[in-house]
Amino acid sequence: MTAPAHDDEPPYLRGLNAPQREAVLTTDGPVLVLAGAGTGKTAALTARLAHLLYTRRAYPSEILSVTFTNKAAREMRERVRRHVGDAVEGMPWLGTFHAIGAKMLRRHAEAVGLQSNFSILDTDDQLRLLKTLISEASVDEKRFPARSLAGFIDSWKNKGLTPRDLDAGESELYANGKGQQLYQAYQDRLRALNACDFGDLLLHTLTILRTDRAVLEQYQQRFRYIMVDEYQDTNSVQYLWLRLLAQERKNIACVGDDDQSIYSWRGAQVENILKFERDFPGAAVIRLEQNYRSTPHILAAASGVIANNGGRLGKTLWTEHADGEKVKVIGVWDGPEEARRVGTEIEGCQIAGKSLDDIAILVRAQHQTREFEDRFIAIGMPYRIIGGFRFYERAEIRDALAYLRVVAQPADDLAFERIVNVPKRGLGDKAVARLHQLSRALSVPLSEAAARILDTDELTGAARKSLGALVGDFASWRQKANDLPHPELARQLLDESGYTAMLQADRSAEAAGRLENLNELVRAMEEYESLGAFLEHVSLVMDNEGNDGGAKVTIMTIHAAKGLEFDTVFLAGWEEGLFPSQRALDEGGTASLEEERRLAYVAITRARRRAVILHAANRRIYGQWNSSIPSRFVAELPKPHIDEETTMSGGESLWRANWSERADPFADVARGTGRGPGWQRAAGVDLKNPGGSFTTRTFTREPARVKEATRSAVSIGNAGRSDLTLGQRVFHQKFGYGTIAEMEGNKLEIEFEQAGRKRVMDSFVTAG
DNA sequence: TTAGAACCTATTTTT
DNA sequence: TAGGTTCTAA
Repeated sequence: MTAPAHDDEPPYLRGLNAPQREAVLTTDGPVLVLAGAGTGKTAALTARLAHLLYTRRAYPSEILSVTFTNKAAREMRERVRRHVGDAVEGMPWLGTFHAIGAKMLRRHAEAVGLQSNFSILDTDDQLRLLKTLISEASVDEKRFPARSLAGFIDSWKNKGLTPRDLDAGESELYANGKGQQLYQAYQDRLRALNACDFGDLLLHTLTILRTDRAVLEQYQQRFRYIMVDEYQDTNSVQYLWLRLLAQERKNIACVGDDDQSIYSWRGAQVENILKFERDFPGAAVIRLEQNYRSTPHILAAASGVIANNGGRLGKTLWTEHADGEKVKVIGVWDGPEEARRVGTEIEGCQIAGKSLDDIAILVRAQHQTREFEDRFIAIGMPYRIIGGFRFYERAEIRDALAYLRVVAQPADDLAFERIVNVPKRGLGDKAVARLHQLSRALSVPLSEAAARILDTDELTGAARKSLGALVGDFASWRQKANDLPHPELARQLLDESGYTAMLQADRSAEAAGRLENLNELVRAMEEYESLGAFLEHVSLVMDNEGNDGGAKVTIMTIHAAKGLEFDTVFLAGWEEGLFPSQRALDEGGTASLEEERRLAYVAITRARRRAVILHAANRRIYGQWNSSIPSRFVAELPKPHIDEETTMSGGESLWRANWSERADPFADVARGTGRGPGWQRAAGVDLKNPGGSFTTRTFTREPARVKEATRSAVSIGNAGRSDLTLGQRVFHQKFGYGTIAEMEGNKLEIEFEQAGRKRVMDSFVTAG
C-alpha cells in the first residue's frame, strides 16, 4: 500500500508504504518501530537517516546510529550512500555498539586508567589470562573452568556490573564466592596490560558517561538523533548507555521485533523493547506489518508457530504476494538421508535454473553442518559454511596478529606470550616463567623483560641466543614500522621471524592453506591507512567475507541467518531434543522454549518462495544413534499451509517395526549412563521405560533403513577431467595430498596421505 | 622440551 | 565420534 507519490517528494520516500513513511517522518521525540520480519525495516531506517540529513535537521556527525553486526552497519552505510552520496563519509557514529564504544573509549581512555592505544583482547587471550589468574588464586580449574568464569564476567559486563557492583549472590556463582575477587583481579590485570575485552568497550564507556558529567553532556549535545537497530537484542549496558545519551534530547528511534529476540543467552533483554513506552513517555509506536518477502503460506506457517508464545507485543503480518507453494515438511529415516534428500532437491533447483546463491540450509547447531558438508563434497555441490572458524580466529592469523600487536603495543604481554615460542625457539615454559618473574620484579612488560634478561645470566646457551635474536628482531621491526608501509612490514616480519619457513616446512594438508591465509591477511592490511587502524578493524570485525568464485549453497545456523533472506530455505533437523534443543528443554523452562520458538519463527521467515522443513527418525549424536520424534514446532505448523511427506510409509509404528529388521537392535543398546548431555540423559530415561510412550531411544549400531535412497544424486556435467590420470598426486582443500586410485567419470577415488581413502569429485582437487 | 597417549566433554556466539 | 586439553615418558 504505497502512499500516493507527490512530484516534489524527495527520492528516499519513493516506494515506502504509509507506516514506513511515518517511521521516516516522525523525526522528533522517542519512536518505537515494531518491524516484523521482511517488512522493509532497513529501508525505513535508511530513509529516515537520509531524511534527517536531507532536511538539515542534523549534520552527519550528529547522528548516532547503532547496529549489532558489522554486516548490518555496512549495509546501512551502503544504502544511506545511495540516498545522500558521500555525505555518509561524514558519519563517524554509524556502527556497531562495540565499534562506537571503542571510538569513545579511545578518546577518554585515561578516565578508566587506560592509554588510548589499548589492545582489544579476543576470547583466546582472555581465556589464557583467566587461567593464570585462576591458578594464582589457587582455585581448582577442573572444578571451575576458566570458560565458565569468562562466561560470568561477560554476563556481568553485559549487565553493567563492575567488580564493585557484584553482590554476594553473583559472586557465589563461581568458585564458592571467589567470583568477585577474580573479576577484580582480571580487571586489574587488563589495566596493567593496557588492554580491555569486548565487554569493557561498553562498560568502560558507560562508567565514563556516568562519572564525568562534562563528557556526558558533550555527547548528549552532539547526538541530535539516535537510531538503534534490532532493539530487542540490546542488553543492559547497551540499554543504560543509550538511555543516558538520549536523556537530554529524547530523539531516539528504536527498531525491533520482539518475535525475533534470539540472543537472551548473550544477555539481551527483550524487556527493553517491551518497556520502551514506559522509559520514554509519549513515544510514538509504529508497526510495520506488510511483508514484502515471503508468500502467504510461509507467513502463515511462521505466524502459526509464533502464536504459541505468550507475552508478545503482537503484530499481524500480511502480504500482497500470490499464494505460492505450501511449506513442505519431509520426514526421513536418518541424518544422512536428510542430507541426500536436500542435495537432490537442490540439484532440482539447479536444473530449474535457480542460482545456488538463493538457496540456504539452516540448522540449529553447528555440528549439523557436517552431514551436509560430507554429502556435498561427495556429489560436487558447491557450498559455503558460515560460522564455525572465522578468518581472524585461525591460529596462523592470530599468531601473525600477535607479532604485529607486540610491535604496535609493547605492553601487550598476551600477544608476546603467544608468539615467543612460535615458531619453536627453545623458549618453553621454563624460560617464559623466568621472564614473568623478572617482568613482575621490575614492573615492566614481558617484551622489555626479555631485553633486560639478556643482561643477567638467567638464561644460557640456545635459549639465550634465540631470545637475543627475537629481541633484536622486535627492535628492528619497531624501527621499520616507522619507515615501511605496514603490509610490507608484515611481510618482512613473517619471513624474518621464521613463521613462513615453519609453514613451508610443514607438509600437512593444512599448511598450504595457512600460507594462503597469511597472504590474504597482508592483502587485507593494504586497505587500512595504518597498522593501528588495521588492528582496530580486526579486533572489532571478526568476519571476512571471502566471496571466492561462483554460486554456492549457504549452510549456516539459524542465528547466523537472522536478517538474511533466500528464495529457497531448507530447515533441517526439526526434532525434539535438537530443535528445540535438549538444553532449552531441560533448563530455562518456558522462557527457553519460547526463545526456541522465536528461532523457528526467524528460520521460516528467511524464505521468500519456498520453505522445506525436515526431520529425521534417527540421528547420530556423539557417536551414538538416537531415535527421535518430530519437533513440537512441526505440529504447530497450521495444516492448511503445509504439505507433509515421509519417506517411510506407515508413520510412527513403522519406526518400531523396522528396528526389528536387523536382529534385535536393542541387544546392543548403550546402557543408560545417566550423565552427560541431555541427549544421553533422555535416552537413559527411556531405556528404563521401554514400554512407555514413544519418545527417544539410543542404540549403537546404525539402524536398518526402511528403504535406500531412491536414487543417488546426479551431478551436473558428468564430463570428467582430462588433466588427471590414475596414480597422479593431487591436492584437496579438505583432505590434503593423495594419489588417484580410481577414476569414474568426474568421480575420483583418492588415497589421501592423511585422511585415508575417499570418494570426491574431480572439481575439488588440483594437480599436486 | 616435546611428542604421543589418555582423557574429557559436547547449543546457539552479533562484538 | 571428534576435538581439544592435559598427562606422561623419553
